[in-house]
Amino acid sequence: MNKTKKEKLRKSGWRVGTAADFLALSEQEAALIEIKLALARDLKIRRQSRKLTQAELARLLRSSQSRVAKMEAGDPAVSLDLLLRSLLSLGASTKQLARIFSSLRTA
Amino acid sequence: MNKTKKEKLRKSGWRVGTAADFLALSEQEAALIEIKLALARDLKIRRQSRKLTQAELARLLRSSQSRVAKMEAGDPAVSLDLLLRSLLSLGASTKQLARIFSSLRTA
DNA sequence: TGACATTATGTCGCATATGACATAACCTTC
DNA sequence: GAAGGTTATGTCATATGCGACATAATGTCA
Repeated sequence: MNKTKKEKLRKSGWRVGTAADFLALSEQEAALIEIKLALARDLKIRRQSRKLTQAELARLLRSSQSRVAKMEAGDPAVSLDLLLRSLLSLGASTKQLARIFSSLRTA
Repeated sequence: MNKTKKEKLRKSGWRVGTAADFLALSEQEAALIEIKLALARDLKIRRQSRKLTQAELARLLRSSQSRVAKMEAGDPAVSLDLLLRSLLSLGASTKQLARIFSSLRTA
């Protein structure tokens, strides 16, 4: 394939690259899971240090005990949005959130 | 209400606290929006410095141009999950994400 | 051990985010 | 100001996340 044609396709959003991008996708997926798990751990620690039960925290978040359990378990069916919202509700500052991210060992 | 009764209710997840918790909720909501906007800004910068069009990035993310536009615009109907996944796909490291968080001036 | 509190797991019906598509709006460059 | 490329906005059908509830599993303490 000649260069101008390639460029044409590229601009219109077609994947002309190599297979490396696919690998990057799964790599990125792994990183995201790492992030979620780290946030989940932090959530649990924060709740416990406040001596709250999952049911109490749930009430605070206007959520349910089961969802809190799933959050802390790092359940894949829990969004980052909910995790962050919960952490913020527990008083986590953006600086503290930053530390969680920077403490991650990512590939 | 006596103390033991209060404790009983509290443990089972009822809100016995003051109105401060409600305020905390909206405060936390504002913080979350700040975070999203910061990530959105970073996404746009990253895409541009790679000289990608929205359509190209969309292809990379297996998404669509319109969604990329919405992400960069900080559209509320875009999840943190998608934003972070996109940033990671653009090569953002967890350290770099951490810097975004720590650079936020939150109340 | 038994009674009770807490947490984990599974499943609903409903709400919201998603990619896709159409098309409008905005830039450049001629 | 026309043409072509890029970005913004609106709308769908479908996928995924949500709170709620039931209940199982685990923990705690008399």
